[in-house]
Amino acid sequence: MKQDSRLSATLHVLLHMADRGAPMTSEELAACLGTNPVVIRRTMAGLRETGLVRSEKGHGGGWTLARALDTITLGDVHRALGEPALLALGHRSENPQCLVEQAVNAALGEAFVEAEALLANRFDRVRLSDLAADFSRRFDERRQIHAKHDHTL
Amino acid sequence: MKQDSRLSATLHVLLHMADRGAPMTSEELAACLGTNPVVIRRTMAGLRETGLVRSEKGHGGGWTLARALDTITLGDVHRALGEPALLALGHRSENPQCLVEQAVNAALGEAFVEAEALLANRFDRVRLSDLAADFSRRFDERRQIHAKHDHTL
DNA sequence: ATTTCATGTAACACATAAAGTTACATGAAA
DNA sequence: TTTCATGTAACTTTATGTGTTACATGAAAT
Repeated sequence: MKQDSRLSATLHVLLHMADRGAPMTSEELAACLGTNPVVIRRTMAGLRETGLVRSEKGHGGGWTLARALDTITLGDVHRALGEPALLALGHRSENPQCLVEQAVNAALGEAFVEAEALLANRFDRVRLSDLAADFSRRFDERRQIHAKHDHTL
Repeated sequence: MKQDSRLSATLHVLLHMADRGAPMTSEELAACLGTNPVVIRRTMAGLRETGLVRSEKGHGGGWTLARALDTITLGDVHRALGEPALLALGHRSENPQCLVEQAVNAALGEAFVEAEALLANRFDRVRLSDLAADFSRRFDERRQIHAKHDHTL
């Protein structure tokens, strides 16, 4: 099953935006991910509608965070992306007539619901500020090893 | 994300085989799922290699369970299918240089590992006999409602 | 005003993987 | 030797994330 990396990519982009503090263009953000600017605009569209980010056209324009890092959870971002499916496994058919399939759905469904709840729960508990803090920790760690430093990534 | 329903389909098929007690052809099994016989053979190939089922050619041939229902777990079936990915979400890249992406991977990865462990754990705990018992319960329940009965599904 | 820069969006092409289909070889029983 | 069933390759179909091109819209700089 091919995996959906939009959540991962979007978190990456949001942290870069926070780190910058000034508007970043789709082109700059695309460079962070090694992808195309249109992919950025397309993905960010949902976040803009949800009020997580703002976009400005023209000179000095680009993307900025609309809320503080500690008020945005991974769950917020996931929902803003349209709540893509968390699990790669699914039922062969919902509401089957066949009793065998009903039993299969019941057994698998229980596991699916639990796993989805676990993920949703975690996503709602982790905030972007937590990721930023982890980034800072890694940054300081690296700076201790090398003598040089460059907060631009 | 398109979901993988092979585990669901295979469990369905295995329970029908157990219910029958005699070899079932790919065509019969395909009819249970409303699909093509070749899809059945292709999917069951992994189970045969793992020793969960046997297949016989020619007259009176078909597919039979090679082990008792209470010795086969959902995990066994999942592994026999080649351990398809459980989660639809993934990292944008493994082992990234970018510290931001490392922080993202760390946060998401923790959630991913937990969810996968939960599913794997459940799969290893649930046996086909559990599903068969649930099927029987549903069957009896339906028989109480309707007066008629037909154990062929 | 005009140019430049940036987003907004449509309309494609591309990649991957599950699922479905056709065709035919292999082998076992009638 | 005919019939039935699996074994398997090769192809098509479908769905979806991803990438690309093209162009309209609008805001700031000149």
